Amino acid sequence: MWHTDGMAASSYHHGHLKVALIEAAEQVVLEQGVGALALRDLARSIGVSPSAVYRHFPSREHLVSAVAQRAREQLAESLLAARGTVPNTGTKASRATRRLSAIGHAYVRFAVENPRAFEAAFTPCDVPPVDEHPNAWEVLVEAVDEMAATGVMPKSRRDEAPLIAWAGVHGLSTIITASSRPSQPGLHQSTADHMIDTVVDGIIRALR
Amino acid sequence: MWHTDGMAASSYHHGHLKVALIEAAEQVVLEQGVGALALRDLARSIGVSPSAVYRHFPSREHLVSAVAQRAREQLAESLLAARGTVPNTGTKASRATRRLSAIGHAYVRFAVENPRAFEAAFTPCDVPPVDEHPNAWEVLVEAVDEMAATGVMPKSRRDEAPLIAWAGVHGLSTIITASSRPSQPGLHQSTADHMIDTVVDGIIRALR
DNA sequence: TCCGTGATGTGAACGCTGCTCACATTATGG
DNA sequence: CCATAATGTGAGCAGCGTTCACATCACGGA
Repeated sequence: MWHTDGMAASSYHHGHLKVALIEAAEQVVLEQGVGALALRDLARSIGVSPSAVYRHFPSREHLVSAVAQRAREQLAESLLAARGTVPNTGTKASRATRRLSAIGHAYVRFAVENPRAFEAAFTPCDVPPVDEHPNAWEVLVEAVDEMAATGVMPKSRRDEAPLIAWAGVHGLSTIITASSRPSQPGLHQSTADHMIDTVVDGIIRALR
Repeated sequence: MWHTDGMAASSYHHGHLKVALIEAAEQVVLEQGVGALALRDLARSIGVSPSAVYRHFPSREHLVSAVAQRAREQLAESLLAARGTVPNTGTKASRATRRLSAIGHAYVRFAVENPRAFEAAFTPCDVPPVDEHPNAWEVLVEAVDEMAATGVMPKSRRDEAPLIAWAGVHGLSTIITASSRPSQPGLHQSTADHMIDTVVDGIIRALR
């Protein structure tokens, strides 16, 4: 590394351009959406030439991919945080169920509160994603596994349950995010309540 | 109208350019996705100058919007067709439930079989959508209303049920469409089965 | 201490895009 | 039959992503 931490950048070499690019890109995406991300604008705002970007990202899509991964990780962090708030009371089975429910609510809440980030997180991207931590899918699977382990959910549904749960919250989030009318967050909240209750309830009961 | 139906177009005036544009655009979108739709390519393929497009669509987005609306209508038609295949046997309540289930399956099937169309149908668009017939949302609401009318579902859930059902099938479709790995359609089928059963089952039972 | 090397940033350029405008053409209604 | 409005043309603008030859500069070894 040329610049030790906190070192001021020279006028020619920026020094922390890659980080600066991701941060600036993140801001643009959060404010105006992925489609509005333009490399030239970005370079201009940072005060660097357009081609400098290509020293750190082989294409625009790679930069988008980096921002998207960051968004996915933030989503996963939200889920983990929500899981952590579930009080350690009642039976293990009850707690497992409450945890899954909390994760579901956090998923929808993240989408409602950060629609641009949510959009970015699931924007189709040709660039193969690198490993991300934490990973929302894994958080969900863990929660379902916990339910199966406590016996509150039939183990036979262990494989399909995460996908069903994911489909529910992801679908609702997508719909809410897409219909851009800024309706009451309370409405979303109660809809999410019913939806998650319905799905969790459905998952718990073994189908006849 | 200048050209009576079937009239050959003169060399200067195309005659049916608007229709030709939509059809060509639809083909491009279905084969390569909305992002690949370029007005200049489109005009070139039809054999007309780029600016001619603007005599029929004020912007690229309006053309996209037209294609998207067509895709949504095709989705709705699929749902109606599936609803129509449900045999008229058993109780009214049973038929209503089977109809909702059939609609749900058709929704996922449409997305799996026409991923590009599905993507286009729900592509975010600034252009305000004009009335479309048939309308998928209305088809779904009707099916839920029918269930409520037969008493198989508590009327208290009439408002939220369509959104819950929509969220489920839409979420699953989105997930399947996004993860572009061409896994077995049979896998999707069985997942959709379980998911729809779970959600319909959950909707039927009034939450305590 | 100096110097070579490779990492990083520059500026000009290419081909593409959506879009606009003055102009050409032509079908239609009075 | 002609004025008018609808439709298509061609050139051009600004912006985009991307590339390439070249400039600059930090760092490690001699």
